[in-house]
Amino acid sequence: MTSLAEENYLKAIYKLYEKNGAMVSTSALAETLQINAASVTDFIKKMAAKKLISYQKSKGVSLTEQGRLIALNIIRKHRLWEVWLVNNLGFKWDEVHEIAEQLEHVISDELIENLDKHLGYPKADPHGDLIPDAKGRFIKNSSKPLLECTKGDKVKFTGVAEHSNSFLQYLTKSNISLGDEIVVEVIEEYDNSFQVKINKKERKLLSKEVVKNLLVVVM
Amino acid sequence: MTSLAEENYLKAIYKLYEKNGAMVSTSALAETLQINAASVTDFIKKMAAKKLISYQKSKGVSLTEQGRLIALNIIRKHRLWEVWLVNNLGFKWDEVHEIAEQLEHVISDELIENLDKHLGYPKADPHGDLIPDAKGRFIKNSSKPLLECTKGDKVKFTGVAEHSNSFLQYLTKSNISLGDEIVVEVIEEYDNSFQVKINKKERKLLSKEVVKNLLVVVM
DNA sequence: AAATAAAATTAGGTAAGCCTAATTGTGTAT
DNA sequence: ATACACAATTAGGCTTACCTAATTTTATTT
Repeated sequence: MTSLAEENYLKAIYKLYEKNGAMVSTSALAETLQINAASVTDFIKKMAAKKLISYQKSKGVSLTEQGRLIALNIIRKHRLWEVWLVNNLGFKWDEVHEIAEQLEHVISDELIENLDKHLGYPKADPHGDLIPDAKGRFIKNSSKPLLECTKGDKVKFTGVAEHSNSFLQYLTKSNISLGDEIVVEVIEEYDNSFQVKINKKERKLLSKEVVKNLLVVVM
Repeated sequence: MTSLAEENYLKAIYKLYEKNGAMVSTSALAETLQINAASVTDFIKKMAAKKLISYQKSKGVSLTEQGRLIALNIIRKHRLWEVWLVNNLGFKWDEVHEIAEQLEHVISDELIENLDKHLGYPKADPHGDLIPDAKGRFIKNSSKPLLECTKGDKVKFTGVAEHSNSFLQYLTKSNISLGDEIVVEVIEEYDNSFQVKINKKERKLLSKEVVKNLLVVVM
């Protein structure tokens, strides 16, 4: 059995590894988990003994296959619960993270399979993050930051690369939602801001910071 | 904040107090929580210091008003989750207890209010147990054990007085469900078994053990 | 290569929530 | 009133998951 703490460490290691593509450092883990670095060193030694991670002293950690599967399972649960919270309980996409952080630790495979079925086997959560299947497999899509598009591109908004409440609320306020069609009309060379047309109607100016964090697929 | 352990103690004390109508003994608590009596003594002292319970050494404990409200809130959450698991996720009434035991500890008032709304403000869980409102108030009904009925009574099956899986599964197997109409046709004096007619169709013989645990309201 | 800064580890400690073994209290039968 | 049985408590200990302070390792600058 994996404890609550172990699950949180595994999830954090998975995410940091995805983000940086390298061994995860003690300090990075300490920072994300808001736990003292000395405590982290302590804990990862125990996790390594349990073969959940591989640990090279002073060099960092990475997930074993077993640890990776557990991490993906937690992520799967988190994202399914987020779908439920938004689609069925009426929460906004910036309100669900904390609640899903609790729900993700509920243990019952049958519950999760029934939930998945109940939700119609969603492929992504309310922020466009892909939901792995029960065996930890993703059905990858070809999304990329809007920043990488060029003038004239017609794309679909499929996810966010930044999950802060302030960014999510900015998008809500700006009336930009998952699934929207975006056409790139002008790219301002000077500051990399984009002038776009949303759903063939509204014309909007988006800063570099914003287009960097909007994930889209070319239509 | 109340810890997981405290919530479980409060719930157990509430239920034992309801059942026996008296101060709850250390040994009764130890038995229901499957925790050593010495640990219970230890823990209830700390809970008393926090004013969650009142504790008289060697005499037992009872809930303070604060403790009672927390206990009722946990029970409310447990029962709402059970309704959801049965009505929306397709679980059977004998499959939901363990999962609800985990879900009941998720903290978010907004979640529970949204869930309650989503479920249509149910008054009872899948076993007929009443669901207290957010302020810990019950809307009592007038149910009693079928055993207390007399020949000719026409009643509605509204709940169970015993929650064991074996009893629930016996009822399922016997095709007896919450909401069924039951007419008492014959009471066998010798062994207190009841001959009943269910939903104006099926005739059934129910042992004393069973009629003791079927809760009904007279129609 | 030496000095310094930053990161990681070690050592020792704490609180929560449990345990066993020993002791004390309480209630019932003689 | 005394003895016995059982319930409750006390005392001392353990594990998990954290902490701070001190030390060591690694990386960076001069």
